[in-house]
Amino acid sequence: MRDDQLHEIASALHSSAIRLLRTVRREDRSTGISPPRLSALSVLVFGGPMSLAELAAAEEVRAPTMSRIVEGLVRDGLATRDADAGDRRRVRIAATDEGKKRLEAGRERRVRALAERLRRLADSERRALARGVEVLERVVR
Amino acid sequence: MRDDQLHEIASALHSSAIRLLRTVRREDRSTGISPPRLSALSVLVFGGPMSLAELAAAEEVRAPTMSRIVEGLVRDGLATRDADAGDRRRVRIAATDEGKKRLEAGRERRVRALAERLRRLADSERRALARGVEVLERVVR
DNA sequence: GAATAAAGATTAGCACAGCTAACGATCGGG
DNA sequence: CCCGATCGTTAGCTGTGCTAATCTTTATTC
Repeated sequence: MRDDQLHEIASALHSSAIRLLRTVRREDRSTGISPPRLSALSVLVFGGPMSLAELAAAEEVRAPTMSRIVEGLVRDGLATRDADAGDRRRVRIAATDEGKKRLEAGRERRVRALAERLRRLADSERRALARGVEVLERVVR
Repeated sequence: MRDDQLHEIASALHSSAIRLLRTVRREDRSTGISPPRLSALSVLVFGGPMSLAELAAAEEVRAPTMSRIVEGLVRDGLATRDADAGDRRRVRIAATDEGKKRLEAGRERRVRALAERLRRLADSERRALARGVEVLERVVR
């Protein structure tokens, strides 16, 4: 396969990913949680409890930024922030049950909105998409 | 195809899209343009000149928010803002050549970073991905 | 083991991005 | 000609991003 063909696939994939996330993001309004908080909460729910530095690295923001995002999550009862047992410099941040519930509900709405669009596809198209997604998962891993 | 399979594809696609954009977004730092400005500039470059309301709708933000994003773009020489000839309430916002140049360069870096990852794939995987992307393009259109 | 370095988190203070409410200017229909 | 609607900006709030500085705690070094 030629280089320009690879570039073309990458370009189409890029544009589609932007459109896709723009579409599903509309579902997030009903969670009542801001995008940065929702994203950080997602990392906590799927990655388990972690320190501030780890959470900041996962979200690719600086520590002070994450410190205040966590402050908001804690204030809204979506996460807890406790001193680490072993290293008292560190902080252990974890999603609360309420946080997990709200995140899962929002994510479910996103995925359902997306699945709804996939219903329009013919069976052969669904299979082609499914195989493409399998490949994509390895690409972005 | 069963509903839960559709849901599974949607879920994997959703996660992959998030990871994909998180990856390519790292390339944007070198543009020296903030994410909201870069995104608005992209709409101007690919959609051509438009009014503030149109640009705000495209970006799914309110008019006052877009007003200040445009202010920043104009200040940095990336866009122009002129009175509409026919309707003097309206404003015609357009990307400058400099704006086009900077946006294209950034987008090119994004796509190249993505294409680089696709190089690792076997030819059959590339073809499967290409077909999946074709389907995806229709899904998000 | 005391002094010093390094690491983790927060605070302070800045620019910018998101919102609603309120405003001024312009346009269109009666 | 005026009255309502439309377009954009301004004002003022909260929140998000940054760097620099600070504080506490842990690790290193002699």
